[in-house]
Amino acid sequence: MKVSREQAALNRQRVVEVASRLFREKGYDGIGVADLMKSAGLTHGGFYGNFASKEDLMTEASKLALATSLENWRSKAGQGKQQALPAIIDSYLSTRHRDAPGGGCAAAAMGVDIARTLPGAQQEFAAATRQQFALLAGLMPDGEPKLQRQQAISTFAAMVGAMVLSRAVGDDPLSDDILAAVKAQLLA
Amino acid sequence: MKVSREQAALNRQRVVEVASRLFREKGYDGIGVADLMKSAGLTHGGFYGNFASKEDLMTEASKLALATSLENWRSKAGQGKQQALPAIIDSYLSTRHRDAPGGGCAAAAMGVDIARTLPGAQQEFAAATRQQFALLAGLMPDGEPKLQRQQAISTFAAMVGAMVLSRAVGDDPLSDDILAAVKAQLLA
DNA sequence: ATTATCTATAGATCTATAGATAATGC
DNA sequence: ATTATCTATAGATCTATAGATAATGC
Repeated sequence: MKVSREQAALNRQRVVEVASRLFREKGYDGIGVADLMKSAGLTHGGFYGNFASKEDLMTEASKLALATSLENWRSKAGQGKQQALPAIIDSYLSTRHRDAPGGGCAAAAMGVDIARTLPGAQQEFAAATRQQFALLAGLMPDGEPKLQRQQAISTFAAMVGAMVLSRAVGDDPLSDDILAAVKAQLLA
Repeated sequence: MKVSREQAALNRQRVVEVASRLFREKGYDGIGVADLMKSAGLTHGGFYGNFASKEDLMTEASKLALATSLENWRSKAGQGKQQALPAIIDSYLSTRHRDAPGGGCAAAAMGVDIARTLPGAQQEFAAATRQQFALLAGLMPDGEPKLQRQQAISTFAAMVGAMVLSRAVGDDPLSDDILAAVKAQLLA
């Protein structure tokens, strides 16, 4: 019932990955430590050897989700500055993204939970969001850096808001309308 | 320990009002039925005489929050078409609103909870959101109705996203930056 | 007599901890 | 010998219900 040091590190990583998905899908209070550990193939007693608390895991899980998003954007930005912005917007405002919150944007899926006083996660969130703004600003049409940053912030805000709204209306046809309208506006 | 029919109706209404505030502040899973009733000045056993379930209360609470927002916008719109849009945007993207989620926008505070399969609340949310889009569209600079609607949706999405982001970064100075940037962009 | 509200509790679930177990790594 | 994981449980909290109580409204 024990496992190698290496395997233990992999197990820990798997718990963070599973938490990153399930917190996004069900919310911080929507999934318990026991079920999280079970989803990672472990028993829940082993949790507290790896994490100080559930909040501690939330911080690591949101950090992972944020880093993954940023990595995804960086790879799109690397393919050519011209098509990068449309590529990011298209994939973000897709029905595929809307219907798979567990693997999607951390801001849209965990932002509200993080806002409800999880101080560690808030710091990670601020740092990651700064980097996303900087990356987006670099993809904006040439102009004053200050204006580029303003456009980057507004663009990301519109994306996050569109995702929250399109998910909250459920299966109403308005859901697709929201994604299409914001996509059209941002690409205009 | 009993109360008049009239007083009972007021008590019920107060539970919905308190729930509307506390669900926005703490999230659907962040506050229990017993604490909700206590905040309304009642004991928790009385809850199930008035509501079929906690989910049922969530539907009523979000409906109230959405209707209150819409009423607020309508009163601003009635004061003159010219200043209405700036007035709505200014008050929405204020630090006052950011720091008081319990009385603020339902989409920003409860949207993610509603998205996590509360079907009754999703329908209410879709209906209210349609009305908000229609109201905003009417305040857009003249042009094709289709374009006005697109602008209305994008504007509201940017507002909701800005609020979610500015709350999630905690007390980081970035929080004010986000509000200011989106405000400047939308009023440009 | 009806009913709005109360007390009390059932049964489930949650975070966190204690102590046992057994395989790794010195 | 160390330690990663397991079983078991403490103690708190959650939704929901049952039955008592007492004031309203016929």
